Amino acid sequence: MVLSKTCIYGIRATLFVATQEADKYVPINRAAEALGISFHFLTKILQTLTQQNIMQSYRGPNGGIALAKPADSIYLGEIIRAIDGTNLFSACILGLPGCGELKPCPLHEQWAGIRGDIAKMFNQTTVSEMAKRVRERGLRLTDVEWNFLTS
Amino acid sequence: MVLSKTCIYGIRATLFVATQEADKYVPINRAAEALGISFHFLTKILQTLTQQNIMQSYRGPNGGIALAKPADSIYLGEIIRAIDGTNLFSACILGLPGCGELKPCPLHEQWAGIRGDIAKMFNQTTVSEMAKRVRERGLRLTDVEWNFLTS
DNA sequence: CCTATTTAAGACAAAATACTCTTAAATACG
DNA sequence: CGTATTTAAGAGTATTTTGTCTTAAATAGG
Repeated sequence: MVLSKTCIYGIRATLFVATQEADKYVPINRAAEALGISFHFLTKILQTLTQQNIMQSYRGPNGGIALAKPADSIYLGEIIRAIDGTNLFSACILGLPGCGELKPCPLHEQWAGIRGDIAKMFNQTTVSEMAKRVRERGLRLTDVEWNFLTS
Repeated sequence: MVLSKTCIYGIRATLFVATQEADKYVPINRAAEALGISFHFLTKILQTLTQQNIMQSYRGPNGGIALAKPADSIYLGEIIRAIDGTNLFSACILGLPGCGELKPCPLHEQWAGIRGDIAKMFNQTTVSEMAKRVRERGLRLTDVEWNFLTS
């Protein structure tokens, strides 16, 4: 698995919030329901994102979570780094510590290229762009057939 | 993690065997020592590869494991499929089942490209090529500083 | 001030992955 | 035939990841 489940849920939730009204907090239970993720688990994941200043939360009635900054300034890479760390963007495909130009593994050059493309994809794609695609093309963010967009 | 640890060990062990005399069985304990992997764990991993016809084993004195076919006809992709399955080459980056041209996720197109490159890399690189790089350039297959090549 | 709503925090549980150990089976060789 | 060497198989353990639950804290609104 390229991204952990936790990370995938974090991305899906961030995108969900980005598709909702920007001036309101989204209660976590609404996000959890819409995405088909356990409320408590999602709460924990979002706590991480809140601590990392990607999301912002507010307690009490009308509270919930919201993006901590404009959607076009949040890159998917940030979310991944916040949850899974930087391994995906730096680690050796054969798991060898210290693998790099100086002490390469036998796949280093090929993998470094692809790894760079992966980093590029995530570090150049914003939450805003993704949310736009979801809204405009009706793209899915959930495992289930129906979608919060169509309901 | 892109490849599971089990899979990484399987690849490293296969490459190690490929760097050894081709007409002899390599005892698993020698491979385990050279690679710094637990003997019993490696035995299990190699059992899988033997069952999948990638490796071949022989019991008793002078026994061990060997490649089941010529090194230039074993692709890294086979090893990965035998151990980790086909997910890496087919699954959605956001974990959405059924993601594809028809029912894409918002990252589908970009990821499909990169996923294709990953598949290409693994499905076109042979064990023979890799072993050659290891031998000729003295490249590492282990976590540790010293190498079976240099000892 | 009281109650309902909501996140925060952390303990707990389950499942998956990684790793270990024991016993059995095959084979070579004296 | 007996013993040493080696893989096979599967039970067992440890660690990590995933997921659940309980209690506390904050806030809105009557």
